[in-house]
Amino acid sequence: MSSIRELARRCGVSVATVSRVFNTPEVVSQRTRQHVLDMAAEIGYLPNESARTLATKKSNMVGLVWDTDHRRPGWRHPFLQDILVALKSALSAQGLHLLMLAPDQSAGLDPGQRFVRAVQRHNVDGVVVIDNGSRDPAVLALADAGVPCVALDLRFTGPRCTYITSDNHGGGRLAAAHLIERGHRRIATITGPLPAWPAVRRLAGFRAALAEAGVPLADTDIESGDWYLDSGHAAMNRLLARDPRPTAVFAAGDEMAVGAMRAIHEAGLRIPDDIAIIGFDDIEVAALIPPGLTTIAQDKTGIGTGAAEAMVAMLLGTAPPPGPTTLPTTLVTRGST
Amino acid sequence: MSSIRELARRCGVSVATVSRVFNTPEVVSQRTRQHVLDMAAEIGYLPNESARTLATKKSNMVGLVWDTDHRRPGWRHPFLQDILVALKSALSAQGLHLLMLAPDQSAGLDPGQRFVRAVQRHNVDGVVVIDNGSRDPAVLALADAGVPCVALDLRFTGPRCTYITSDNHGGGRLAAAHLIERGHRRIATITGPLPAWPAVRRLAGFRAALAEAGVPLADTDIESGDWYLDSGHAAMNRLLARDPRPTAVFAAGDEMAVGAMRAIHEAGLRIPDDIAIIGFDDIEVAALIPPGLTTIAQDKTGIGTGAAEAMVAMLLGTAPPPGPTTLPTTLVTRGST
DNA sequence: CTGAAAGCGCTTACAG
DNA sequence: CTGAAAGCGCTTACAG
Repeated sequence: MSSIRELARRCGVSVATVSRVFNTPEVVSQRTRQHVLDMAAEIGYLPNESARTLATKKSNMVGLVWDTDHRRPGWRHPFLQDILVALKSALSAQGLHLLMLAPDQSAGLDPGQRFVRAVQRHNVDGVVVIDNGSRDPAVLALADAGVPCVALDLRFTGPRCTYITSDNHGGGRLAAAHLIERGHRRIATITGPLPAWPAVRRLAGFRAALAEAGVPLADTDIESGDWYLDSGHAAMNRLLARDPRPTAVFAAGDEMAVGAMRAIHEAGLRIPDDIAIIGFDDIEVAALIPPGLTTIAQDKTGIGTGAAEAMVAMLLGTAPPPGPTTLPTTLVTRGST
Repeated sequence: MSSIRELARRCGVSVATVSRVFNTPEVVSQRTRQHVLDMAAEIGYLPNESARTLATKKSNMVGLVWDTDHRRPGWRHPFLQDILVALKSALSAQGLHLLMLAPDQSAGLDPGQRFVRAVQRHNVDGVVVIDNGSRDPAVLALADAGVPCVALDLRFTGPRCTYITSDNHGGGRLAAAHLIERGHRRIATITGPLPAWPAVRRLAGFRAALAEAGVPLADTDIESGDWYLDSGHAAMNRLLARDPRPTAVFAAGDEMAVGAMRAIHEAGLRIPDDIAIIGFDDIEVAALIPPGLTTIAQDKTGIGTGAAEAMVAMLLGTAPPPGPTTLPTTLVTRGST
C-alpha cells in the first residue's frame, strides 16, 4: 500500500492537497483533482482508515452488539440472518462497515463498561443493538455514554438512541381478528416472556381486538413461554388440560407455535379441525411444517434496512435522532387455521 | 478517553514506559508496572486501537467475507448462524474482533480487488471466507494478495491460506451405508451443484460405499439441485418419473431433502414406506418436519471454532498455515428412513 | 486554490 | 529498567 506521501510526491503536490481530493474535492481545482485521482488509480492508493480514524475520530464502522444474553448463549433470533443481510447491505451502500463487538475483557474493568470501552477503543461511530430483551447493563451503558444507538425490537432510549420495531400491537390484533373471523370463540394464547416488550405488545393487541369483538379471554387462557420451541410445547400441554379446551390458540412466536403443534399432534388432535393455531414471525419453518403455520409476518428486511437508515441519519447527525420506527405486520394464511 | 500522555504524566513516567506496561509488561519493574496499571484503572485508560494499528500494522480485527454470490443475494447458509456464534466467541476469547467486510466500492477500482482493498484499508489481520462456492474473483484475490485466509467448506489455497470442512466423503458413505442397511437396493441421489466441492465429495463417498456393497447407481439415478428447496422438489419429481421408482433417495442437502419430501407427498406416496429419504446438514427443520428427516449432521460449532483456531494459529504465524481440517460427520436417524 | 506545520495516540529501535 | 525521539498515515486550521 502506497501512502499519501508517495502519491503527493508523484503528483508534485502537497499531502494536504491529496487529502483534500479525497475529502473535500470541491475546493481543489479540476485539473489537480483529476491528476491526483488518475495517479491514485494507477498506483492503487487508498487512504488508510486507521490513520484517518486517528485524525478524525470517526471510523466508518458501526458496531453490532448481539447475543449478550448469557443465559442463552448463541441465542438464535429466527430472523437474525435476514436482518443481518439487509443491515449489512444498507450500511455497505453508505460505506459503513459492521464490526461485531466482543465485550472488552480487560482485567479490572467494570463489567458494565465492557461494550462502552470496546466502542471507545475502536472509535466505533455507532452501535446497532440486537438483544433478547435481557437488559444487559453493559448494553444499557452504551446509551448513557452517549454512543449513537439503534436498537431492534427493544425500547432503547437516550440522547442519541432510537429503535425500530414491528407493529407488535397491530400484529396481535390481526391474529385475534383472524381467529374470530374463522368463527372461534374459545380462544387461548401463549405469550412470550412477559417482561419483554414485544411479548407485552402482542398480548395487548390481541386482547384489545378480542375485547372489541366481545370474545372473552380469561387469565386461565393465557400461558407464557420463552420464545423457544419447548416452552410452546409445555404451554400447549397446559392449555390442553383445560376444560373446555380452546378451539384456537395464538402463539406469540413461531418457534413456540411449532412446539404447540407438536403437543397437539401428540394429544391425537388434528390441526386445524380440533384446534387452530396461529403464530407470529413467519420464520422459514412456518411454511414447511404441515399443514403450514398461519402466522403474523414481520418485515425482516425492512427492519435491517430501517436500522441502517436510522443509523446513517444519526451519524450524519445534524438533527436529534429519528423517532422510533414501527413496521407493519401482515397476516399470512396457511393450513393451521 | 484519556490518552497515554495523560496517564504517563499522572504516573510520572514516560509514554514509552506506559506503552511497555501494556505490550511487554515483563520488561518493566514490578513497582512501576503496578502503579501504571492502578492509575490506568482509576482514570479509565485504554489504548486507542486506531493509533495502535497505525503504529503496528496489526488491527486485531478479522474480516468476514460472506454472501458474495450476487446470483443469490442474501444467501442463507443454513448453518451460518451457528457457525458465526462459534466463530465470534472463539475469536473474542483471543481478543479478536470480527469485521463484516463490505467490498470496497471506490470508483475506478478493479472489481477483483474490492476485498483486498477493504482489507488493506482497514489493516484487517486475516479473513474468514464463508462462500457459496461461487469462486468470486474478488475472494480469490485475497489469497494471491497474501492475506491470511481460512475458508469454510471451500478449497482455498495459497501461501497463507487454509480451510476447514466437514468430512463430506465420509458423510456420503454413511448415507449409503444407512440406506443399504435398511434393505434398499434401488437407490437414487440428488446432488448439490456439481462444480461445488462439497457436492462432489458427498457424491463420491456415496458412490464408493454403494459400489463396495455391490449396489448399482446408474447415471439416471443421479439428479442435481442447487442446494435450495425448490431444486430438490424438481429433482425428486424427475426421479419419481423413473420406472422402476427408487425406494430410497439421498439428498445431499437438507433443504433439497425437504423439497423432495414435499414432492413425494404430492405424489401421494408415503415416507418412508414407499420412499425413504436421507439428507445432509442437520438443519433445524430436519427435526421438525414429520416424520423427521434422517440426515448426516455437520458439526457447525466445530467448524466455527476450528476456523477461529486456524486463524489464530496463522496470525501468531510462526509456522506455515495449519493444514486443512476435516471434521467428522454423523448419522442422525429419524422417521424418514 | 495550495502548502507548511502541528497534531491525532500509539510503538519501538536506540541509548543509557 | 527507562526515556527521548522518530515514525505510523492521515486531517485541518492557518497563511498566503
